[in-house]
Amino acid sequence: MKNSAVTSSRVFLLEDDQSLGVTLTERLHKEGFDVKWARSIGEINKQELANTFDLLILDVGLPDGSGFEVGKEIRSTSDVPIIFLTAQSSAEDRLRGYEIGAEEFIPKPFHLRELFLRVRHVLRNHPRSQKLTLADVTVDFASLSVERSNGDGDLTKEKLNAKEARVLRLLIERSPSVVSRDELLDRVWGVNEYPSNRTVDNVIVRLRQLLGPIAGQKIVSVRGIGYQWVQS
Amino acid sequence: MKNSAVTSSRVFLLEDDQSLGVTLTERLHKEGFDVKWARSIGEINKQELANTFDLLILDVGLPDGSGFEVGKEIRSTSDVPIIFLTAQSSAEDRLRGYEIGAEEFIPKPFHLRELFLRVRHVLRNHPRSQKLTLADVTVDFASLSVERSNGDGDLTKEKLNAKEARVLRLLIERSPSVVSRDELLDRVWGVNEYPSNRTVDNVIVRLRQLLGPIAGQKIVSVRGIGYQWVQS
DNA sequence: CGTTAATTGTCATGGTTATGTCAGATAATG
DNA sequence: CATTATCTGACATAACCATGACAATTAACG
Repeated sequence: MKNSAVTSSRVFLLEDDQSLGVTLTERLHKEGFDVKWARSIGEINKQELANTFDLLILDVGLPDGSGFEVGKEIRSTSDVPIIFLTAQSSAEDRLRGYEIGAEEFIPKPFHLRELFLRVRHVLRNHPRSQKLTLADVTVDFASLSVERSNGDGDLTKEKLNAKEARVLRLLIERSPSVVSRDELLDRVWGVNEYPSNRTVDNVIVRLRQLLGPIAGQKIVSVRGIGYQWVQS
Repeated sequence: MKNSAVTSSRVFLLEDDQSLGVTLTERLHKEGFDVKWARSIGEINKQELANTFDLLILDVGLPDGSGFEVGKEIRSTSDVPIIFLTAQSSAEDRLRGYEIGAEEFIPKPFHLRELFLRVRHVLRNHPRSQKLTLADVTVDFASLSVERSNGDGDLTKEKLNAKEARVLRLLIERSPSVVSRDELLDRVWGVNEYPSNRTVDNVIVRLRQLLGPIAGQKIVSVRGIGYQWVQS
């Protein structure tokens, strides 16, 4: 299938039906998404939902409550896009969903393909916060560019390539954890690629150059383990 | 109303039901849209639909044919956003609508408020530019023409074909984001079309030629990802 | 504190792969 | 049938990025 993001989007799925949950999780994963699945409201951490996912897919009818309530609560603190799944779909239900601020509303039963089309539609129109500003540099992941005010006040603008962008993003997302070389290789290069061990360093070198002497120091190497993005 | 652009958005409505047609026309007008209403397929001018509206709302069940067919035809030459209205809404119907490239699919009966929420949602995410002027060229998307002052002062006028126009428009709308080849293929060629890899490039080549040496440079390729329209 | 081994930093280089470009084939259009 | 639009395949070009050599740094140990 057609899909090529800079880094995989994180999708959260709240669905009590075991069979549908398994299927969706598997298929979304295959489509290149990073999926987390919960079966009930009790399991979820709303703080996490609001802040660490690019898309929430919420079933409305759950054993321990309504997905609408979850969505409403999330929406009060975050504008992460939400897709509701629902067994009924009266005009009232849909309106309620949209008024909560859902991006999409998909009645069951649906074809998987419909869901995927909508997921991509949503993510395409709702890019994640794509900018990082820090000291004298701004990284824009949407345009893959780095702007930096160069010592004597002039602005330089350079382009990140795809791998550099993915490495940087992964480091920032994982921060403050240390990201191992192996994980970088798996996530950025792919699980079946085994380039030499200097390869990762080279990307790091270039990133440090791009970010400049100040922000560049935020990428620190952790000997024997990997690299880490340190919050100032 | 949020959508207070310099000129109001032009909305086309295809709906055979007299009462619903009157209501929608009135209410959309009240919301600040410039509405044109047709009652049957026979009445419409597809060329006009494709290029001069910001949004099409098409009823699927019509006395003289299917709104799906109209949408499909339009979609082959334009990516104007489409909302389908339909009495039935099986999973198959919705999938069909989305595969045609519809932005939204609203089953009857619906609350007016639902429709308005969706209309605004679509227009917010899908701004349409009718003209582009830049350096020595002017692109008019309504007439699909490109005018350029040729080095020694004479004006050349050439025509864009439909695909060229759609690609250009998509790049500009998404700017400064990079638009992936996959998205271009999905949006311009269709979700079930997989032409060869060089196909997209060819359109880009031609666009660069049409736009000339100055404006042509605004289309930059981002290796491994896609293309990007760079501002200034 | 100094020596050594291991890890990481840096850079030039060339092979590899994606893209640019064009001519001709094919399909759509009228 | 003529004309235009669109796709395909071949080749040229350019960007990328993996590699390996070597320098710099760190950790460990005596």
